[in-house]
Amino acid sequence: MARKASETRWELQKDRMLRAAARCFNEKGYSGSSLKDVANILGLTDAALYYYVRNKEELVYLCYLRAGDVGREALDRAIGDGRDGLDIVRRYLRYHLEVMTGERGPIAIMSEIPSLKPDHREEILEISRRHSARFEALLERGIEDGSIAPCNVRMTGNAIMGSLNWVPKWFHGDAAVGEKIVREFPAILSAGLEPGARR
Amino acid sequence: MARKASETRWELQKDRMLRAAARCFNEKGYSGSSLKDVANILGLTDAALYYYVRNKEELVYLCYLRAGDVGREALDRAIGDGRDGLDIVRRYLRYHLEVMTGERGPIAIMSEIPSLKPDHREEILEISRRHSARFEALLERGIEDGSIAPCNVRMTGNAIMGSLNWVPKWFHGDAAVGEKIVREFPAILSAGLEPGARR
DNA sequence: GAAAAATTTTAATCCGGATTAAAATAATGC
DNA sequence: GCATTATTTTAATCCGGATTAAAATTTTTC
Repeated sequence: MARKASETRWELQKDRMLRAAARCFNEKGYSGSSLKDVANILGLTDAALYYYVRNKEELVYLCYLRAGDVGREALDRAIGDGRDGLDIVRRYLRYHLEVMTGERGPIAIMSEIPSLKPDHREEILEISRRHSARFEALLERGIEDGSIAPCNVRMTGNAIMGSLNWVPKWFHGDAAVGEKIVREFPAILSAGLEPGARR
Repeated sequence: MARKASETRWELQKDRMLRAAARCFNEKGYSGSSLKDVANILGLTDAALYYYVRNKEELVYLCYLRAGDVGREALDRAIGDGRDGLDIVRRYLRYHLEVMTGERGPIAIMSEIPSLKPDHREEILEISRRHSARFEALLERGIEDGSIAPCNVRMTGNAIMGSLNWVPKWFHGDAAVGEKIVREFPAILSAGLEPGARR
């Protein structure tokens, strides 16, 4: 109930919990993951989780909030570092994938947004929409600066983000595979954007 | 319990049920969809579903079986129609997307495989693996016949299939959007495969 | 090293949705 | 129209996992 002193420890444990939950949800789905499953990973009892979170719904909500942060940070960083639209897209993909497959991962797939409470749902949806919009704007920027061939940014954005979102479904922590993903995916997903190729 | 005469009617209703279930599962997730939700779409009572299916798990299983069929049929047809590897890939994407966004849809996303009973799970996983393998073989064929640039077929396959698998997450039946997807996606997803473009 | 706060566990309870059985209604064959 | 079969509903029951409260343990503070 109370907390002030070891804020640090609490935050640390909470973060561990969110990663464990993300892993469960990604691998076994929302309904397939009991709080006991999540707690087991942490060597805790299911009831202990209630010290960190009000209920299961909030656990999902926080996982998604965290996923949103990670995506936004990757995009921010890419925009800061990149030169033109295409370069930023590639950096964004790399940065995001690095986190997804790295130590801070796994990151939850936002698959169960409809199960959230109305206000949480609306908040996550808004975050999700904003991220998509930013990515599409990036594609447009690339088209303007000539680094990306003209295309339907809505559809192209959906295509690329879909591929990215699906990664946690088949990547389950094998570091070697993770490296391969980080190395290959940005190029694969952006290859079709270049002004060179076209149907 | 018994059935023999109106096999047709029964099959018809069952098929409607599977589409309704797929829609629910895609939109609200497995846990978010009660049997009542599925039944409501059909104008039935939840208990009525048990006339067609043993339990909720079997409902999911059948949805996934159906999804597997659709994918396999699209691939078969594409292999029959196409000239070279790249052409077959594009046809496969188009055929598959046509079904996903068309009358026979929606097709269930295989998101809840872990919730299936062990034997059902194994069967669906096997179907899923086989499909991926066939798709990767297709990419290899394209590389050999020169229609596709050399690439890591495992990663490329995962990228393309991920994008495809994600479609039902954001496509919710709007016919106009459906047409756009069918028209745009095959080109978008295969643009990076051509020998022309490269990093 | 004792008191206070933080964290976890134990041991219930609670609840909603899955499931079932029996009854009711609709369809079909003759 | 009547008997049979197919389909759906009504009205329980059932059950597992979420949730809660109180107790136990661990950590921190001084």
